[in-house]
Amino acid sequence: MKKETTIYDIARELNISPATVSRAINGHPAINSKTKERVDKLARELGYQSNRFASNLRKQRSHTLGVIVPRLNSVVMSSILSGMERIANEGGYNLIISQSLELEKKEIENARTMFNSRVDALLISLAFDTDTFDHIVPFIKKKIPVVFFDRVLDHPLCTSVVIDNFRDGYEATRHLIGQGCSNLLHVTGSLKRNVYRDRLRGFETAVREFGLPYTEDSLLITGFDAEAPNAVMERIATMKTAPDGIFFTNDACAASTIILMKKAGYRVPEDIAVVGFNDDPISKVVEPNLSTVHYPAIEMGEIAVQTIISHLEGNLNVNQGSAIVLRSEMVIRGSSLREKETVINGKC
Amino acid sequence: MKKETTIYDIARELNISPATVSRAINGHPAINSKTKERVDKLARELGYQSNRFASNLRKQRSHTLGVIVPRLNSVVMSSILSGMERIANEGGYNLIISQSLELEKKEIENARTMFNSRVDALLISLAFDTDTFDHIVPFIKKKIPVVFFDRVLDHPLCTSVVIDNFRDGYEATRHLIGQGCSNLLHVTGSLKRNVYRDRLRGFETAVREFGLPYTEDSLLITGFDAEAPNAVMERIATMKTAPDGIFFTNDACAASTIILMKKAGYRVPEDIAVVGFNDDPISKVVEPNLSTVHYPAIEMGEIAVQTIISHLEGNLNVNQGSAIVLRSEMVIRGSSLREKETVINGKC
DNA sequence: TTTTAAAATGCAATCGATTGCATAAAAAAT
DNA sequence: ATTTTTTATGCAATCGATTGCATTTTAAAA
Repeated sequence: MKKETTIYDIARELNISPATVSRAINGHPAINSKTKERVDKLARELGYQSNRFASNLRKQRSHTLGVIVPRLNSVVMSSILSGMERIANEGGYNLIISQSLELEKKEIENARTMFNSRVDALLISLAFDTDTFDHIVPFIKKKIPVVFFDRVLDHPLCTSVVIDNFRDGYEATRHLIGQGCSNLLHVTGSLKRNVYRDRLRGFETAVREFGLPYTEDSLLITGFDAEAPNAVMERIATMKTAPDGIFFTNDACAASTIILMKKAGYRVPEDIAVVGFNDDPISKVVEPNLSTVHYPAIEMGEIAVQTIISHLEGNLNVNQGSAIVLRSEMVIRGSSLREKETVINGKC
Repeated sequence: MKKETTIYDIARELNISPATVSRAINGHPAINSKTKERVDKLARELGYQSNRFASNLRKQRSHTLGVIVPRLNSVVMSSILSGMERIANEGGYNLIISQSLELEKKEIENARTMFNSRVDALLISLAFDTDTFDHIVPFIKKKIPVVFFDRVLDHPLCTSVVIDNFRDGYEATRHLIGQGCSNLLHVTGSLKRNVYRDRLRGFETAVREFGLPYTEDSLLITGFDAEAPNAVMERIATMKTAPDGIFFTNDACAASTIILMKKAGYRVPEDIAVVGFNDDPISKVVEPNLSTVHYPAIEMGEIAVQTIISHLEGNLNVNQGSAIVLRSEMVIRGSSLREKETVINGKC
């Protein structure tokens, strides 16, 4: 195998110093344009490729961003990653991606790996069961910027990119109420995570605001696995009064449950109206089509990386500790739309 | 910012040479176990982290795998990536992931980036419109192992991980014929790619075998974008005789089209039976549920990385140029199952 | 006790690119 | 023609870990 070409090879050939070659290649202003041309030309001819390890070692930067997500294969996450990749790629950054599989333990491990890999920044969306913040501390201490997205943590030194989960939870619930629902069920994920906690707050606020009952029956926490829809059916069956409206924070789960409900003889939305979350493609296929909240996933990925990069490049535009709240929006479809729209308090 | 701890710090503190520290940390056999313990202990105390750049620079290895996929946010791809990440992570490798967005141009760029990043190996699934092989050549020349997965290319020096697309295409088609379909339509992607080419061959073979018509109407090539289902509907409308069975190579597209067909008054499967591909979760939600071919995506990712790693670590178990064919399987659901099963040639 | 073999450790070069500081060359000013 | 500026380049150290070879220490054999 032939050796790699290095700046030394170019220097020797051109009878100049490696320092000059390095500067020429990096567009250092103090280099004569003629010299630069000669260097560039020869570099091209020899197929020179800068050795990133040497460069990184010297510059103490990796031009690599670390990303930790709960899982790679979810509609929202893979879309976020897609957005991230596009922007990172454009900006000349590499992405190292790893998944926690919803386990704090693995998240911690991954964070350590990222740290050792000397990523220039960390982008992270927390696992269901993450309690501690310890694995993030080393980054903060070393002044490696950390951006939380989707499932965030409030920290004075970290930027976060989110949607307004409270508002969306509130709107979704109010929409159900507006459709005449008065006995609501909310199916969601681990309340350790802001996304679910805030949506629940929104749900609760709306329910309270309209004087509807809010009991322990009104809330079902699940892991959104294959078993979840069965759990929902069981809850429906065991409730004193079956719910007439369900707000899921996950479309896939909502869709599967709709299938089961229909099988069990419930009409959707007449008996039970349903609203989901994310605007997963599945929502346009299930019948009736699923009302949901459109999640700006690709955009979220793009913004998160954009923010990080401009931070790294020194063009601080967003100061630390602030949150970027993206616009999310309810999409109303058949699963929650009843014939006659009920008007409540003149609000809907 | 406090400086990083290096092996020199440890060496100084312990009054031994950096070489010994390095060997101790890497478990070199010639190191006294007492010394090793002392080094490990101090390393832990000082929070020592090996500098990968220095290590990579010296060892000329990156412990990083490059992955190029058409898109990150597709059910199959994100699942493959999920499997890859898990195994890579276990094996101490990082994953750099980038997407071609189905464009050869971007694929070439990404390959170059991977090359410059000195990935230890390349895993790639080709874009729709990739014609050349030139961007892979540098890897081959430099003896960097390349593994193709899903959308592969036949090359004597590259391993590939695939399913038996021909067989699956054949089986899916034969199943439709077995259900009494005699005027079939095949909706698929770019024939530049083996996955679609082979499934088409399977389709064609079955159609020919049973003496069914095969005209230019029988084939529709699409990009599987949001427009695709409309294109299918148009084809159905313009065909001399509307098809009584459609074989899609993509579940999402099949599901969306089913919705449209039902709206247009076709009964599925009575008027038009449908089979998809991938076993996307959507297939269990659309009504009727979609018959499809289960795609072992996670497994494919796992195997691909496993193969690469054992290659890198020298435990060649699969020789170059060979193909690993994973088991895929038809899943029959309502969209293709007609009341009375027709028996053909005693085969079904 | 001496010799030989085995086990541990150290020396010093190496992997390539970068950069502060010094110096040389060219251009401008006196 | 000489001095001052400006512009280009070079020198040499640096970033940390690794490793072939030499050397020292320790243990085993004679």
